[in-house]
Amino acid sequence: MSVGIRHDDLRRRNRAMVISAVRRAGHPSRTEIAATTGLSHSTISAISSDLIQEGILAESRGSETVSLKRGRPQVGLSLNPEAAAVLALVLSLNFLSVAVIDYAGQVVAEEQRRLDTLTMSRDELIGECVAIVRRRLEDPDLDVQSVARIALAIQGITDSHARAMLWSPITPQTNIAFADILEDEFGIPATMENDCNMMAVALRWRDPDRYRDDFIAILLSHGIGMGLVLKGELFTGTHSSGGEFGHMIHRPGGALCRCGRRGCVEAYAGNYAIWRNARQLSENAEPVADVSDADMRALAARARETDGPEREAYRKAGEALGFGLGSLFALIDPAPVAMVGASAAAFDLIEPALREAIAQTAGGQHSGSISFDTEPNELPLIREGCAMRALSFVDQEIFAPGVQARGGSAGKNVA
Amino acid sequence: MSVGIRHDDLRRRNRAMVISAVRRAGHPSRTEIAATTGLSHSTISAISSDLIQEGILAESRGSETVSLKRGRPQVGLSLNPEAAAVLALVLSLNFLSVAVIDYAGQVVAEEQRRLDTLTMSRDELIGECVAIVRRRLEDPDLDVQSVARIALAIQGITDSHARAMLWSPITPQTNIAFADILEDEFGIPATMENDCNMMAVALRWRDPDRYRDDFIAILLSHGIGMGLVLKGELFTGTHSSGGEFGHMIHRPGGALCRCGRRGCVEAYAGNYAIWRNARQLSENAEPVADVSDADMRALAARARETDGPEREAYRKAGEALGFGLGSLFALIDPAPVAMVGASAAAFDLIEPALREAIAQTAGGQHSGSISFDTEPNELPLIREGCAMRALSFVDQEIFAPGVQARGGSAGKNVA
DNA sequence: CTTTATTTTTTCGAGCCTCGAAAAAATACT
DNA sequence: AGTATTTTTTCGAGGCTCGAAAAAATAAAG
Repeated sequence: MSVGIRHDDLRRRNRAMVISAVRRAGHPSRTEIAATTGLSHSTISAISSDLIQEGILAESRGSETVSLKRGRPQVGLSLNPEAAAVLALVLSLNFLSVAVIDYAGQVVAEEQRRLDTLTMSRDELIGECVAIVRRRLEDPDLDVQSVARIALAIQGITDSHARAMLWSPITPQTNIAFADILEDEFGIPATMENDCNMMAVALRWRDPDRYRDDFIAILLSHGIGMGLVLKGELFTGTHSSGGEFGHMIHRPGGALCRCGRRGCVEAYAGNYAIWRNARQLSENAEPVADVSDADMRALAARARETDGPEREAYRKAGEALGFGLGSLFALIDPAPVAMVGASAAAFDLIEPALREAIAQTAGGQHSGSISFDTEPNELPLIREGCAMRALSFVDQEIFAPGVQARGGSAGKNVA
Repeated sequence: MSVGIRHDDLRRRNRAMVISAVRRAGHPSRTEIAATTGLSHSTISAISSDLIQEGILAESRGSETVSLKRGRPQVGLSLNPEAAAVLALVLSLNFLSVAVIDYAGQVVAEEQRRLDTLTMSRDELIGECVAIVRRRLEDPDLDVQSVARIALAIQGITDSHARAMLWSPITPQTNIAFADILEDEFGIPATMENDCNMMAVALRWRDPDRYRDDFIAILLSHGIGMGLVLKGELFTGTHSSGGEFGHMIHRPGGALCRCGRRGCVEAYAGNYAIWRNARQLSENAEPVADVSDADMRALAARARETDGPEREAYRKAGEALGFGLGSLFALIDPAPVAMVGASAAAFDLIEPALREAIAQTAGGQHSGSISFDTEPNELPLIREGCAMRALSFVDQEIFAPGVQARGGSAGKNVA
């Protein structure tokens, strides 16, 4: 049950609102903030004066303030980069990357490592993550005290409290409470995020005009993932990160999926599935562990060239994605879609069958008007999403304390 | 973008919170309200004193206050039944019903009418709705001034702003802005709701222990509908009421659905589909307009008796529902399910195949632990949901004004 | 170069709201 | 009849936002 609003919550919330207005707008003046938040000028003045004194905001006077209007010029407020820092970790197949981001959102340091995630033990996997964080924290250029948050994104299913990885295709290990492990190790609040959810968060920051309240980010990669924003909030399952679009059932009892079940969308549209179909292997053939990007590019090239099994494989992928999206649209109505990942570069091969399939579904009423965007590079997107999510936590918790406790559900407030 | 909190919003929100605490608890004392809302005793005292003076709450002293404890006895607060009244309209196949409900939630009058919705013209349909409301409002026992809300539920798709019916299986008419029509006619705020959503709302009020933050209500009837509550809020689509579970795709290109498409869940699990399969008709056979409840009961009886086409028809229905739920669970994770409607009485025939199918899907990991409840009578549930939704609007808007404007999105705040 | 107009930001008092502590009220126990 | 206990109200303190007015800072006009 929702709890009453105390008197002191008021200031906290309005402080958080001012901070988020500055983060969104870049260099808004106090007057602009008053307009977007609906609060009075006096309130904004009081709050921003506090925030400046606390070193959270800074006046960015001069600079490009070419005031053409007459009257007292506006003085822009900006985030003080030194107010805090966050770490964005991304763990994907055979790859671990970390970035240190200042409070204004600029990357100040980064590091990447190749691993063999599929064969690593539980302890090795945890050890690598802890080690890479430790190395960044030991960087003499970094004020350790200022590091206020760590966000770790992983390909796979996480719990809805953003504490643990439950299952992931990149490792046989399950149920690793990465967030708790990192918190215990470094004493810095941490969250465990799903990679596709972070893609969605990043898209929202990158292009708020296109990706605002309702949109879908689909990762076309070895597996199929999805990040979903509905009514302005990141969608998650009741217990896990949810949104396992790739494991909706396309054909009951159909092709063998990497997850061991049959007929999932991914069993037709994941890289391994396209590969399997292009090679004309049986639908029951064991999914291969990895297909290189180069191999997939070659496959796509051949599909574009001749009408052979490669083209048919992409057609089947499109069909599976189309019927899957159709079922999804039956539930949530159509929304803009971003296709992310290496195979998004082959979306030209996928789109015709996808649209044809979608037209046969409940979501197909407006199938013509559904727009697809492609973005072949998922990694920067995931990292950016992680960073923004961690920063939003800092905004809300550290600098406007008491609104939420530690951790925070993965569901509320798209970072 | 979310707007700042004004100083006067505080009182409004806390007033609304007190009212909703009373509605939920029945006869809570001021002390109990303070405990559940987290507000101080003095605040609750002040707010409830206001509300009593305004005739919204009343002290229900004496009655069954058998105080066993010593000390000053608690004095229970209750809703003043005369504070307001609402109308709950339910429009379903060939049937229109209305109930007048007082502010405390008691039905004070009702009326029902048989119609021939499938053949009625647009104006006739609207006319019947307006007429039945007018008759209730002209009832001399009713104080017209006190009627604060009308909620109309319909089987079919409504828009996400709760203004209009977009499409419905009970009539060939489309896009009727019932909410606006009723508001214009009577000058009373009205909303247009989806029937299955109202079922979910009602379940939440009836059994908050079982149906709290996440659950699914599925209507097994001529068609298949769903009401979904996620994270304590009624789930709706981005543009429409959404949640069209019945039109998720079970088998691409499969059986002919009433909606004209192929392979929808409903095309296997709706009454007409069970009927069609039991008669061993082609999957392409045109769906019949209606199957009587008696005929369905006879079908179920035969299915229980002998292992013939009737039993197979129910098996197919279970399979379709199972794979559909499996896909849904891939997105939202498993949650308690209530099976509502006449065919819920035949759930014993459906369940085995349903569980078998679900076990083959991503949601199947915990398939054993997913619990199904059945409730054969949907109509009282829909009416109750409508009533509670309308009353909640009154709570929030009329008696705690300014929090939201008129209408209200269908998505927020499960009534 | 001074004055005026314009726009942004700060200051200040008024009005609410919630809270904690103490008082008042109402009952059971001794 | 007095005491203990629990609920409810009262009252002053402290905070917050708001509107109006003042102050600040600049462009345009004379």
